[in-house]
Amino acid sequence: MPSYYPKNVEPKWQKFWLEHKTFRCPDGDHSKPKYYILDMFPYPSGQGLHVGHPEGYTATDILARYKRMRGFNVLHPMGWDAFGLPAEQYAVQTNTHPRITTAQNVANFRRQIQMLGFSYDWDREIDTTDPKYYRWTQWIFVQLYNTWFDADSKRGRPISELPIPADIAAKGEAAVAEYRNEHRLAYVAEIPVNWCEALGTVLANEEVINGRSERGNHPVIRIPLRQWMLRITSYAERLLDDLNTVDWPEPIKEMQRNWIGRSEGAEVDFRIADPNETVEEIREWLEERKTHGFPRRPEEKIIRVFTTRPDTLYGATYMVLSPEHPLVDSITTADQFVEVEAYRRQASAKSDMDRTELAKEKTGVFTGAFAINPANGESIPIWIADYVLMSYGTGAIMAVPAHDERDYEFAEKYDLDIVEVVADPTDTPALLLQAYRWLGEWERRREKGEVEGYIKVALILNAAVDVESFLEDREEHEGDNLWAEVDLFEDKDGPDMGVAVSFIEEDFSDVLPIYFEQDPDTEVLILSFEPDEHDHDHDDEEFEDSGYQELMEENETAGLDDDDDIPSAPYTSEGIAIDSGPISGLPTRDAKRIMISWLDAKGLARKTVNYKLRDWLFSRQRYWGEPFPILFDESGLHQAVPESELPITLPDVEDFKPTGRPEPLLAKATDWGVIERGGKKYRRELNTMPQWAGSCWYYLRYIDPLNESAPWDPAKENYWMPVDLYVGGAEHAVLHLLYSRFWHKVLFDLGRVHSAEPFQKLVNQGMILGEIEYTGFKVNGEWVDAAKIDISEFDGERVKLTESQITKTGDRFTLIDNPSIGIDARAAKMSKSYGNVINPDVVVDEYGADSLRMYEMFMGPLEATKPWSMKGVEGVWRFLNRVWRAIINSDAEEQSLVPEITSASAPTRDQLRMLHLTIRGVTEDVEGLRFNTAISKMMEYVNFLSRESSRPKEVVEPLVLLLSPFAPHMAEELWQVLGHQTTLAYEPWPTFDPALCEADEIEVALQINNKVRSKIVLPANVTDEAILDAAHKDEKILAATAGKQIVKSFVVSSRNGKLVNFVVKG
RNA sequence: GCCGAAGUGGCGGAAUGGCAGACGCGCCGGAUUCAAAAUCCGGUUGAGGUAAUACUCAGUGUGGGUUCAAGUCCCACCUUCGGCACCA
Repeated sequence: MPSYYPKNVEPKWQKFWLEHKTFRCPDGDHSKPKYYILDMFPYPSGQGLHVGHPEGYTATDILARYKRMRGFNVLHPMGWDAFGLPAEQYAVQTNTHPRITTAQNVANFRRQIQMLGFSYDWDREIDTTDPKYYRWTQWIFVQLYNTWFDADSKRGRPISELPIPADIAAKGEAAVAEYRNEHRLAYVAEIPVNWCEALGTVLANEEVINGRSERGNHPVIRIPLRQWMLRITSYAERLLDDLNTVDWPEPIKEMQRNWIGRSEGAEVDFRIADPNETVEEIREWLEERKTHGFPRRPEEKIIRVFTTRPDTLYGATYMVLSPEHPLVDSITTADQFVEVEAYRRQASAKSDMDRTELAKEKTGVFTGAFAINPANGESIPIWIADYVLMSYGTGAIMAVPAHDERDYEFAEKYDLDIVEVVADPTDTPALLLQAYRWLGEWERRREKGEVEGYIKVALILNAAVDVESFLEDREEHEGDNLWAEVDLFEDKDGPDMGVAVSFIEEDFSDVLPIYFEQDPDTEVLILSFEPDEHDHDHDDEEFEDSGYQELMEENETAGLDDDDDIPSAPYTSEGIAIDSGPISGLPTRDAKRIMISWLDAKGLARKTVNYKLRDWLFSRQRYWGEPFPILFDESGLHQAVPESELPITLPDVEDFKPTGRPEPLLAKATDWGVIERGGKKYRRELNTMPQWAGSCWYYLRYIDPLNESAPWDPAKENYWMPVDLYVGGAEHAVLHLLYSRFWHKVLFDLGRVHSAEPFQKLVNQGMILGEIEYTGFKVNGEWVDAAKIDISEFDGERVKLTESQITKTGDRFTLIDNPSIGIDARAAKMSKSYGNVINPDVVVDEYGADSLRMYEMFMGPLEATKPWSMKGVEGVWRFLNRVWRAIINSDAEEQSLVPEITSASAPTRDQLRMLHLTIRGVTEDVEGLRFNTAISKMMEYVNFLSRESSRPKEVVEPLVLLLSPFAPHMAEELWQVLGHQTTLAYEPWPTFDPALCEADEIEVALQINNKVRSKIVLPANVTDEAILDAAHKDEKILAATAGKQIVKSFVVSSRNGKLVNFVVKG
């Protein structure tokens, strides 16, 4: 076989590798450095491999092969994430056991993957549906079940170490068990699920579209069901913090951070106003709070809210409770009862989807009750609305319509008060803000008793400040007590304008310097100060001394809502607090802090951290998943089955049709579901685990896949972990990666693994799109310009066009014979329905696995999204042919080398230089995962070699080694023909000599004002002075600079060469 | 709406702040061939210019800025793609 024919070469080597176990990963030998390189294992679907799979697999395979040649022990395994919905849906339709479908699909995937020549250690293949595997998935669940999170040490600890409070212990066994259950990382809760009556089954979120089932379009409602939950929220902080310790793409980290959604803020308690309460009672409560501080759980009649903007508390003009909030019942007044109940019913009937759909218009109902704003003592109405979610924060908010989009919208609709308490610093002249800061600071100092009295200050307006707008602002604040004492004056000697503000003061000397650091446009002058008995109406002492009712009355007259200036849109950014008592004048950041400590001192608020992350709903009402190793006794109390009984294997059932009731499919296995032990009856947990379970820890099982006595051997874990490189699609950026990190951390706390993070480096491969398609649009047989229609809505005729029918006109594509008709050019996601899916089998059949591998790497950067091109595959196929022909004699009958390859003649200096440049380039690119440029460097080298009439083995064999990770079949074949008896998989990777990379002469570009005007060739070792000297003498430079002045000159050395730039004037 | 990524020839894409367009595809021309495929050689950003070589100017989504020098750094904006969904 003289010419390159992959079908002869590839199966031969695949068989060789399998038979010789070439890639078996050494287990006992821990003397060499290790490299654990992991692919996200696939779900073996019925469709078989997609060209997206081999992209990541090829990348990791190249690196695995490269690392082996660099002397590493490489762990590079593959397995199957084989539990899941599609196999079960197929079972429902055909009554084929998912085990059978799964086995078929796995066999097909394995065949396809092996046909691509990946160097996996097939002795480590795992399958999440294998009881020998899921035995340990169940085992890990038991570990989670038997662990509680100790908030003090911030780590998981055995449940046996959970301290039991005396009052619980006193209540007896059952109470203690319940207390423990409340603290386990795996716990039971009632959680709403998507129940579809018509299909008789519970649906996953992705099976529900617009509140109806994906299949059949039946209505779906939310009903509560008993579910297993995992307490991932306890680990939120560590999951967030430890992102800083791993080498992952920043966008992925960012997505995880957003998902965890840490927000700092405060919990603030609002007291529900009760007209029957006396001032004395309220005083007592305030006193109580002041002494004992903010309680862990609020008392009755207290609404606790979470806010990220405690600085806007003065602007909280109403409250909103989630419709599910437990306090709604008790606070709703008789005349609002009917309306509130109706709203709650309506809200609960809606699925999340529906809520979101209808969310365009905010709705809500007044409860009839009022609460007291703890900052200003104002009485504000309490509403319920479904835009407030019970699952986030405390299920209640203080609404600040002036500074929150949703609150604003709601307030507008229901005509609630809007009070501005944050000023936009870009809208207000700097000077005004300056004054506010002054006032705020002064207030605080005065409050602390550090200063007394009033001061009068002057703020000098620089001429650059817009005086007009400043005056306007001043006008607006005329009624504001802070500005009551402002006087304007003009500086006699200049254009400066001044403002005088009266303040309270006694000794200002220690305050002053702070402010000189500020905006250079403004200056602060002290004009005078006068101890004064000014009637200042900012007195929060008054708030504490009076009861709420008194305050309420006061506010009716002196209230804050006398400001009719309602903004047209909420200002949601940070700014400067205004009209906010002790925090007035402070920038948001400080305002938050001061507000919290102010209220904290009164026991009315506390700084808290909230996470968007919710506990992980861990049970499914499906068949094809891991059974829970849990038993319920007759009283309904749960316990884990003993480790010795694992695995709890999946029972066979008669059929896979839904139960018709919202209960798990395993209820059909009636014999299996009930067991007897010691004369007592137990029920098994009938839910199964979600697909995430098996994939949460598979990387650990690869380390020791056959171990029957433990999930893995600690010594092996210690050697191999963590994973050095993990490659997979970005679709797993959040969930899979977050869930495995969570499990890993629990295992870490329990001392089962030694690293806090499982995946040291993560790389996301990009998506591969279908071929680019050009589409023209016709209405009634007439072409229409693509720019004039909405392509996604277009329902006329779509015409697929070939490249010969189109041209580029300006910056868009048009018909070649009518440039006014724009057409659409895009690459679409591969999808079966769109019919643009590329099947790897077909590509391998036509071009071979090496070409497929090479093309996928040559397409572009690994992380990028890029369109497929069959022509591109052909391009790399032609390259492989060139390599072949450069080495193997295509004219000969027998396989033999081309006559150009000799061991007789020595390589030329030029050949060596090209070789070493190539080795350097390819090595660096492989290390940096830049496979596309690595390939182009090999192409350049092959183009060079092909032209050489003599090709000494010394410059050919390294090429074969460089190529081998990319096109391993061909490389092995060439290696053999070159006279080697063994596989090249463990040959040392070629090294380069930097000295040989250097050329004797270099070309120096000569620039004048950054334009290349000439080029000169100089010896490689030339000095900068000599270069400059030669440049000055260059004819073209002399001509171009004649009569002009060279102002400056630069000599630059870069990796690409050297250049000179003359800056010339005149 | 929010978050993230990306905009460079006809296409995929290269370019530690230093000669934009490497490498590949496509196209054009040539060689080889009875012919075709394959292969090999040359050309291929645009505009001007020349018999031709030369040469000149413009050019990395748009507008500003920093710098001797910007595809690359900074600011604002536009477009496309991906993800999220009332998160207080």
